[in-house]
Amino acid sequence: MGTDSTASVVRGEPGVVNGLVQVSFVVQRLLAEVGAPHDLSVIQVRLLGVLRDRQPTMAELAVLLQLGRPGVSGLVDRAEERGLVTRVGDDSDRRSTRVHLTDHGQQLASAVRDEAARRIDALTASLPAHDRQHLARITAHLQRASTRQRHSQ
Amino acid sequence: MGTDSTASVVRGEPGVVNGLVQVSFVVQRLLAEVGAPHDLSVIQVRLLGVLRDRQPTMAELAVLLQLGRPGVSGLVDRAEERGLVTRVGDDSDRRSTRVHLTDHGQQLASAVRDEAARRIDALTASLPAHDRQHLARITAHLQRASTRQRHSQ
DNA sequence: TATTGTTATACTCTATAACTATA
DNA sequence: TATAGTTATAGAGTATAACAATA
Repeated sequence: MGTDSTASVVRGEPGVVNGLVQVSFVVQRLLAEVGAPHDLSVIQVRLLGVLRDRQPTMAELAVLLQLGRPGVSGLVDRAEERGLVTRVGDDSDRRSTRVHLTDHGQQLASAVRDEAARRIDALTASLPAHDRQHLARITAHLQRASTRQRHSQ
Repeated sequence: MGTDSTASVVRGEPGVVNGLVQVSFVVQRLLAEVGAPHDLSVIQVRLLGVLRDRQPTMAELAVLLQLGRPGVSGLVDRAEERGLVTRVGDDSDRRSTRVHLTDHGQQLASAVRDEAARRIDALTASLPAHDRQHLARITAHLQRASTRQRHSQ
C-alpha cells in the first residue's frame, strides 16, 4: 500500500509508534477509572495532581493544563463547588487569582495519586527491575524531547 | 509526608509511574495536534485508525473505542456528515450496521496516521536505536499486561 | 494599551434512560 | 426476551469572542 512506502522513508522503529500510542490510551483509561469512583474526570485528576505542590494563578493553570482560560474558569468553578479548591486573590497583582487545594482536596488528590501509582505499578509488575529502570529513563528522555520540540517550533 | 510512607510500601520504581503518566499526556496532545488541522478530535483520529483495517458493527466499535453505544452513534453521525464513513446494513443480522471508511476517509486516515508516526518518530529520534527497540518491546509488554488485567478482574 | 479573569455561545464528547426493530 | 441501534436529555470539556477590572 502507498502508505508503507511513505512510512518506510520516515520511520525508525514502527513498533515504537504504535506502542506509545496504545500505551497512552491504556494509561489514560486507567486514570479515568481511578477518577471515576470519585466523580473525577481525567482533567480533574490532572488538576488535583498539579495543585498538590503549587498554588498557581488561573493563567498559569491554563499553561500547565494546556487549556484555554475559559476552560480553566469552568474547571475551577466545578472543583470549587465541590469544595476541592478555593480561589484566593493575589495581593501583589489584584487582577490575578490563585487556586489552592482545600483539606478535602488534598486528601482526595493524595488518594487518587496513590491509587493511580498502585494501578500503574501493577501494570509494570511483571517487567524485570532492569526494564522498569530502563523505562523510567526512556520516559524521562521522551518528556525532555517533547519540551525541547515545543520550545523550538 | 504521609503519602510517601504509603507509597514506599507499594511502589517499585517511582520514575516509571510519573514517566508513563506524563508521556501519555504528551502522546495524547500530539494526537490532538495532528488531528486539529483536519478538525479531528483525538477520538475521531482513533475512529479513523480503527476503521483502517476493519468494518465493525456499531456494537463492536463501542467495545473498540471504550464508548457507550449512544456515544458511537453520535461519533459516526458526525463522521458520516463529513463524508468520512458510511453505514452499511449487515445482511446476516438486519439489526446490525457496519461502518466503512469512504475513499476520502481512507485518505484522511492514512494522512493522519503518517503524520502521527512522523511526530512520534521525531520524539524518539534522539534515542539510541537500542533504546527504541527496547521501548517497542516494553510497550508491547505493557499492552499485554493491561489486557490480562482487564480479563482477570 | 496589555493582561487577568469571567461570561456568552456553540459544539463535541460522554453517560443514562427510553424507544424501535430485529432475533 | 434479548440484542442492535437510535433518540432524548443532561452535564462536562473545549474553543472563540466580547467584556470588566487592573496594570
